[in-house]
Amino acid sequence: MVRMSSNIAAAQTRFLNDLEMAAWRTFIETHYDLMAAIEADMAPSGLTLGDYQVLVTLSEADEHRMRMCDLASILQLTPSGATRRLDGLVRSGWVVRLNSDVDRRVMLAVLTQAGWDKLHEALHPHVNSVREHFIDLLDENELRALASTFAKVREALER
Amino acid sequence: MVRMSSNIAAAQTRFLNDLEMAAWRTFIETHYDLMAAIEADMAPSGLTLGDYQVLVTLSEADEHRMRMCDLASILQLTPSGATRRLDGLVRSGWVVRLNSDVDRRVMLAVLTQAGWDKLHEALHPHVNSVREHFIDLLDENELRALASTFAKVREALER
DNA sequence: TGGTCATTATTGCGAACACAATCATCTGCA
DNA sequence: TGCAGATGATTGTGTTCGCAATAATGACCA
Repeated sequence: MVRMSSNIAAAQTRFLNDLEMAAWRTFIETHYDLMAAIEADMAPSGLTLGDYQVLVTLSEADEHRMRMCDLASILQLTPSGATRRLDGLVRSGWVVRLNSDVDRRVMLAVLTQAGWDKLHEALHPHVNSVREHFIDLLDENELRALASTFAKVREALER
Repeated sequence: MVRMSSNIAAAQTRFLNDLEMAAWRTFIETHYDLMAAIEADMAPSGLTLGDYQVLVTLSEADEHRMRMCDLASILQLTPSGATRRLDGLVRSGWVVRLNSDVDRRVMLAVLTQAGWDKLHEALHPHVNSVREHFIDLLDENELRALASTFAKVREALER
């Protein structure tokens, strides 16, 4: 076990210095806590963040409806994940499934009036929560830096 | 359904402007893709990111061991989540459980030599992945801004 | 037209993990 | 000393979601 304390560095890897480590770790850890806080703020509305995202996405879609595969792509879910998540929303009556008359393979997820009302109910608490825990803590320069930073990361990932 | 297009704004909520929305959305979406990319880069080592974090945490602990409850706290897991995650690592032989002789309620998670070796094997690919997809895309000012931003968010959450 | 391949959605199965209940042990105080 | 409440770990149960297999349909091309 003594050799376990030998210096692990060796090859070409440049380990993270203090600043790099601080940036990486606070990013990871804070993301988790931030999401938990926002999720908790949504609880009184009876929506999870995942359900909320479905309702927002459908509300922004043409005719408040969307193909399952497009929904899955936007929500970063696999097809099966999208099916399962929609199951809950359908049970709650916030979304209905509708067969497409253009392509008989596709199933459309359609926002109901109840779903619209539920979204309306959850919208203000959600935005206020995002502001309180995140956006309103930052000034315009910080917001710009943040957006630019993650745009870079995203662009690199898309290569 | 016509009334569904009525203006949803009304109360005191300030909705997000373009910059705020861009910062928020790129942050959320990119985090997901970034984690997926890093997780994928770890796959050849046979470790999930979750398992890797356990090994790193234990390797940094005094005598390479830690109480379950402290491990759970650091890894942002519930006690039951920590128990379940450790199960896998124990099955793989990277960690052993040991009863504490100080407090007979506590179970110590102890890194094994095999666990140390596995960590050593995964360390370079992991750090390189974090650099490639994240750290090396940013200059020093951007890293400083990032660390400062999330430190603020974290501090606000801890109130 | 007919056949091959791509696309869309769902289901069975399994992994990860939170919640609540449970049990063992410790701490502090009367 | 003895008991009440706090603390630590685990297990049963349920939820969410990914992977692989399956089935249905569409698109393309010879």
